[in-house]
Amino acid sequence: MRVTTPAGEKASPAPDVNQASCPSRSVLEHVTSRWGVLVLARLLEGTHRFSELRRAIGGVSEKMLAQTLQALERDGIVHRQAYPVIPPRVEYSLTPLGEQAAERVAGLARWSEQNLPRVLAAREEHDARQ
Amino acid sequence: MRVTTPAGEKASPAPDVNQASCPSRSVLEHVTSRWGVLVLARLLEGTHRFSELRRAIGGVSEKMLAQTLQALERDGIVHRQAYPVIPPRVEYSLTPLGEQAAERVAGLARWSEQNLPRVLAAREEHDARQ
DNA sequence: CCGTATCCCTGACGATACTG
DNA sequence: CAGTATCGTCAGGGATACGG
Repeated sequence: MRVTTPAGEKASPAPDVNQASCPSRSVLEHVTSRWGVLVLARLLEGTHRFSELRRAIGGVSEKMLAQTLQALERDGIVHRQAYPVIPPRVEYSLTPLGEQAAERVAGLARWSEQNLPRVLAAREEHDARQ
Repeated sequence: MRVTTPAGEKASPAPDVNQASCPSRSVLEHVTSRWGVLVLARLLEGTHRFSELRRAIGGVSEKMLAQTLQALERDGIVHRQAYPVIPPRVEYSLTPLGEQAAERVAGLARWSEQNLPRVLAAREEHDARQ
């Protein structure tokens, strides 16, 4: 899980809360990542299996879905329940912490959709003035 | 502003609201982008000049700050006020639409910070089990 | 079915230099 | 001061193949 590892960050005197080294950034990045948003939205509706998520989201590669789920699981946001059966069955759901995150993220996503017309209008007006 | 332009997206039969082609994604991406979050947080406190933002955020290149501000301006989220003086003076502030976005994004950022200890603990526990 | 491993390419980003 | 232009890098992410 790379995600960040500044390594060679210039030591700045001030305690940089909003700088690149801010660790809460990583959480935000996982939750607002391209597929993270969609996964959380889906899991807000209830438990889902891997391939259910894959189909429901659509357009996500196995690799990215697995990577996204692992990051969210590691962060304690998604719970992974594996059943030792053949064929394998794994179910994903939100932890209590994850529900909080998912609600906020979904709220932001809803806001984006609701205000999309305004944004689109703003873009057109902006582009019209070159 | 590239951001997205699938171009060669496979035409899927279902109306894909959460798919890659979902246009509200672009708005979300602009406001939750690495520098977008920090810019909005800063502008929530009030109007700022370009170099004020640059210093306040820290670690952002001129190129990325300009790019971020342009995307947000085009989306009608940030207002750009240029004064025809020498030396140039440009002030950035939030539009009413931008305030809504900034509040939600800042709320999510605050959540991330407040729950960072929980996330970090979850990570350690997860890593301990390999 | 549920992933992991590998390859590879695009484009996001930083650094630098330059303009009005 | 407030950007634009150009270049080089390298990590994100898709495609594919394979494993338990």
